Amino acid sequence: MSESTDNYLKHLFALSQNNQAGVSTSALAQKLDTRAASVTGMLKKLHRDGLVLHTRYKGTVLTTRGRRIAAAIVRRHRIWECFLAHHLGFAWDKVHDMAEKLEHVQSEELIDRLDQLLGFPTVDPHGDPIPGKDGKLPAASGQLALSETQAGDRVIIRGARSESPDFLQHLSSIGATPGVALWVKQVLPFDRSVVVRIKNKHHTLSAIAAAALVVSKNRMP
Amino acid sequence: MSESTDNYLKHLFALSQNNQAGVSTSALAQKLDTRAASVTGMLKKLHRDGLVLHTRYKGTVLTTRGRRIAAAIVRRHRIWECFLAHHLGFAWDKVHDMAEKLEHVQSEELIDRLDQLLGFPTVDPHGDPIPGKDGKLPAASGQLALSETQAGDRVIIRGARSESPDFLQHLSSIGATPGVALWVKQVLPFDRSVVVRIKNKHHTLSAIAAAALVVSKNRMP
DNA sequence: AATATTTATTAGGAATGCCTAATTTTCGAA
DNA sequence: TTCGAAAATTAGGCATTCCTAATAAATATT
Repeated sequence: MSESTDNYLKHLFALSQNNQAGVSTSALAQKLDTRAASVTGMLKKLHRDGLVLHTRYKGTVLTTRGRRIAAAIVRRHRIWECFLAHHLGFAWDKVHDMAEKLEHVQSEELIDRLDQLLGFPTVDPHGDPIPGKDGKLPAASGQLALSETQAGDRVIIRGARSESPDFLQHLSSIGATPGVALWVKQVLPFDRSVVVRIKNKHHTLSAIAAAALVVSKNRMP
Repeated sequence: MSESTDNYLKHLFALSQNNQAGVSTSALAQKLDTRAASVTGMLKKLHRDGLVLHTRYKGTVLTTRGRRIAAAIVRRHRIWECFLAHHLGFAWDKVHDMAEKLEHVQSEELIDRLDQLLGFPTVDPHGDPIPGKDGKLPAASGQLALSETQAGDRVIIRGARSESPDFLQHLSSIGATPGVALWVKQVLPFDRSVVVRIKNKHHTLSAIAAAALVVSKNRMP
């Protein structure tokens, strides 16, 4: 397992949180800061090795084994972030890059002891949940519905508590897709509609829509 | 700078401590667990990059720049070993392999903060000295003459305080070469001769010889 | 000194993981 | 539904870093 493989799995894991469907080659290429052609090549290898299921021109999903490994990487990353912030006093915006390197050190016992030293944290310094040893994410504590936010909040869209194509399509049309930042400008008192700003444009979401839009106040790993 | 380069420099640094002359390709290959042919190739690259001086069929020495980088790697390695042992409670024989990975994480600030957290240690859990930020090794505190040891000690041969070919050749003939382990079985009271065991064979060294044989109670990085 | 042995080097090749350019597939819009 | 743009893939290369086999240089032995 190379560091490259680690990074592919890690980003696939993150992108899978939002996309229920397979992850697109270009989305992955963007996250990894490589070219789509390189990604295609690597996905073939990961498929061959049983870490992902990749269908030509369709998309990629992690296998159970791939997801287990990815979760372990994210766990390492976030535990290291905790250590860097809590024990070495680094600012939260500095810890990511260092954890990016440290996460590749493979030693279960090392992470377990760090975990213990830190008092078994469940979220990293950004508030993102730390996967357990079993690979399960603790109930995403950072996530909440848009309807639970207040004017002035700046949140990241995580997903939607609805499968309705109409709803999802509407969200899409206003640019409200997972990963996108959103500012809560106003919550109208009379019907609890929420006025938000997405990429410099304002939109109004009904209370019903706001209740179905899942956001978080944190950024992803 | 790749991890491979790091490892070449680190081992060249360690081998240079004993060998005043250049390091041989085969010695380096053995330490790195690769083939001599691969080492030759890499040495060419390191030479091209100004990190070593390599003379065909003769040997290799680090340049000032190469030595500075190597010292930084050893510093990282040993500071991580301290952390693993003191803060995470790992046994001294477990820390090496983990530090082997952690040493490649390049962040001066990370190491400095760890150094501070540890109280600026000068030796690692094996007693080996930690290079300072300037790349200088503190006076190798772990080293002593064989004549200063006691029956029962288990030490590693580090070198000899003599250039006498006869002496060095004799040491060589009994297998007493740098890096080799040696057990002190007895110190004869009447003439202070030292009876040692090397690789299951017993040998007796005169007090004069024992005073010239430098050993340490630690092992190298 | 001539030969045998050890040590080091060159030659040629494989796996990773990235790139650009060209091609194929998919999908949305006219 | 056909056409053009976007997305994905293949083809062909390049740099690392390792390998084995063959050769060359240095050292040891007789």
